[in-house]
Amino acid sequence: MEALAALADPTRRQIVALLAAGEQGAGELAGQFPVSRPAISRHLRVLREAGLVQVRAEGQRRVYALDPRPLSELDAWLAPYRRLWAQRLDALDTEIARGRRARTQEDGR
Amino acid sequence: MEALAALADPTRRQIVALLAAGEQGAGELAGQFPVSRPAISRHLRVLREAGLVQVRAEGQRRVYALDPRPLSELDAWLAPYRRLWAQRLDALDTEIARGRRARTQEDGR
DNA sequence: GGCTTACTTAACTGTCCAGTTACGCACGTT
DNA sequence: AACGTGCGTAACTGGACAGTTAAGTAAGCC
Repeated sequence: MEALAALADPTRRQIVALLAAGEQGAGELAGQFPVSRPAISRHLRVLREAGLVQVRAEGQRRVYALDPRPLSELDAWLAPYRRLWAQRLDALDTEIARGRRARTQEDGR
Repeated sequence: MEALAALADPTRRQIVALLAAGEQGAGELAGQFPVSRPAISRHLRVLREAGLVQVRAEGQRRVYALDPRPLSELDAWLAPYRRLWAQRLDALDTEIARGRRARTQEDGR
């Protein structure tokens, strides 16, 4: 779940979204953000360390590609909670207000 | 997507997991962690501000309950990426190595 | 070899955040 | 009214982190 920390930053989420549309070079990516290139470089490093991104050297370019596996982990983490909103979405408020117990679910930390 | 930042902390994820099994008082929660009660109080505040948790005063107790809506938002954010790992999970490495384009997806930031 | 291009790393700064102890407040009990 | 209990908030500290500019490394070109 290290991916969660990586995805907590909006810039990094945007990078992920961009890379979902296809791989890109580092400078190419940096050009689409209002921050400096080193800043993007560091973001890419965080994403890399979280396993969300893979680099490939192509000449002097560094081409970044999305690796969806941590996202799938996140999906798996989220899965057990899914039943909580799957049904009766609009009945939630009243249910919470009434304080009914759910009695399910364990960690997954 | 403010929930992502809230869930980036392991302690808070654990609190969420505990509350998924049923609501609990603040002190009750704090007792299950190695940190001080004020620390948990602050975590609960972050979760509250992220909408992940609801409080209800019951006498002098503060009973916390999970609100799954931000989790469902997170699920929705994750949804467009799902097709990336849905099929050919083992073919991913080679696909990334080959550098094939995906050509889909926008932000969601 | 010497220069440009494409990125990363280093060093520094400001801000945010989790943890602590000390204090404050409201409810309940006697 | 006085006191204990259950929490929250305040004030402070240490560490992590995003941003900057400046320096370093590696590939391509002349």
